Amino acid sequence: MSSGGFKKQLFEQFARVGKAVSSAHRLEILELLAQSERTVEALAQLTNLPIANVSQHLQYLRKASLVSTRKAGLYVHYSLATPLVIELLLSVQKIAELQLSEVNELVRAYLLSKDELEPVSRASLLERARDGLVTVLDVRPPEEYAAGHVPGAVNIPLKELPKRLREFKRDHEIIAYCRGAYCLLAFEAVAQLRANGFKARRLEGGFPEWRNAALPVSTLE
Amino acid sequence: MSSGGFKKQLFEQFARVGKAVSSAHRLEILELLAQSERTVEALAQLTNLPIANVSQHLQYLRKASLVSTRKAGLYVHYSLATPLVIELLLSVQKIAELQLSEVNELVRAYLLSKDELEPVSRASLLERARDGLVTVLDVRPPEEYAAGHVPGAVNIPLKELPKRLREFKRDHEIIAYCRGAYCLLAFEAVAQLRANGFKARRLEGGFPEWRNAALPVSTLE
DNA sequence: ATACTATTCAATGTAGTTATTGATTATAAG
DNA sequence: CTTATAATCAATAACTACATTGAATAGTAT
Repeated sequence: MSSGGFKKQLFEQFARVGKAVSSAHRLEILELLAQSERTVEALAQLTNLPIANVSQHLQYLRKASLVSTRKAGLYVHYSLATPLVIELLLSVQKIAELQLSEVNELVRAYLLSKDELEPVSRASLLERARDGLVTVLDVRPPEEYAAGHVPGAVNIPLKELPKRLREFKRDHEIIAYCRGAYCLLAFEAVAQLRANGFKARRLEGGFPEWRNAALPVSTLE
Repeated sequence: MSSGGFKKQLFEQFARVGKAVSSAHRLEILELLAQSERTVEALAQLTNLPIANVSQHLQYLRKASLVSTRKAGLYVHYSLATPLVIELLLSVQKIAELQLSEVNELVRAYLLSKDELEPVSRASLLERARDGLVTVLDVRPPEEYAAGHVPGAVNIPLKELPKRLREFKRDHEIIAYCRGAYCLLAFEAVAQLRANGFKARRLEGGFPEWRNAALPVSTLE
């Protein structure tokens, strides 16, 4: 087979992308970047990692072309190079979710540790939204919301949540969702809302799962 | 944030899946398993790797739950644990393809080294298939063919190609496709067909790209 | 039992990756 | 020009993964 060397080089290039998602810290960084553009310093704070270390990981990701940079003044803003990276992350998470029993145990343990955090099923959300009894909250970045969201959902990215608590009705239960079953944004949002005295729960799964279930989807424009 | 430890463990699980696709050899093994179930020995031969080494990689993949085993007599047959793995591989390849200029250079260099191997565009395939002038060849495993294929395509997995050459009409050009732009099955098929005196070329991209372009798809049952 | 074969296991040296530290570069402001 | 700050680079030590080798296990056939 004459394609031997070609094949080898090709797989080595693929492996470069694979290596990018082979470290827990890099995955956490990618997850944060999937939420919004961020500076090195911000990422270091959010991950509790030394700045130099984060910078090093970002170089690694940039070499594999998963992230790109924009320099503004002193700050270097990193963001995902392409939405395909979100696809890749979801793919990794779906396999982990489906296959690794440990993940399910982890999630169960986490959920049980916080009472009343069992997710709301898609069917019951639909039913209760029809009656106007709940507020549906989409905590993803605006671009993703614009590309498709649960009809009637309000979009408040996690970052802005603390400032915008007054927008919620006290008598409504708030049901939050984000990018997938293991996208931690919704977990956080629910925790914050509950800390502020609201009734809040997560939706079962996230938007990709909602779309997959062939349920109605709204877009902007 | 109380979810610190939970988060860390979760990302470590995800990284396990990431690590599985972070080595060129493992990616090659996964690619072969995506074609069909195979024994350790067969994989060692196809990859030109020592058996013990392949076995070790397979253990690694099994721990990350990307592959599963079936023991029959002396042989252990490995296969993909879930079709999600194919999604993951395609995701990795799409990012590599889109982002890493080296991949494009590699492919171009490879293609130019074999004359007339420029791929056939989807549009021109549709046109020529309508006139009945070409044979469309799907070289993927039967399960994937059954789940969806280009209308009118015949399914001959690469393995069986040598035995079934007489099924092709000599006066037709044969257009082969497989799982994606970098799925090497179609490259191989075209090379084999040309070596046997047929006119053969690859389709641009593979089946996922075809489906994505909203072109007609047939299924079995 | 014995021989045989496919696979896995265990041990080793090598290579690559990770986190850490401190020095360096690049930009902005006084 | 000096100072302060964000980010990167360079060097190191600890760790982890990799390929290789030879031994061990498990199943089959005689």
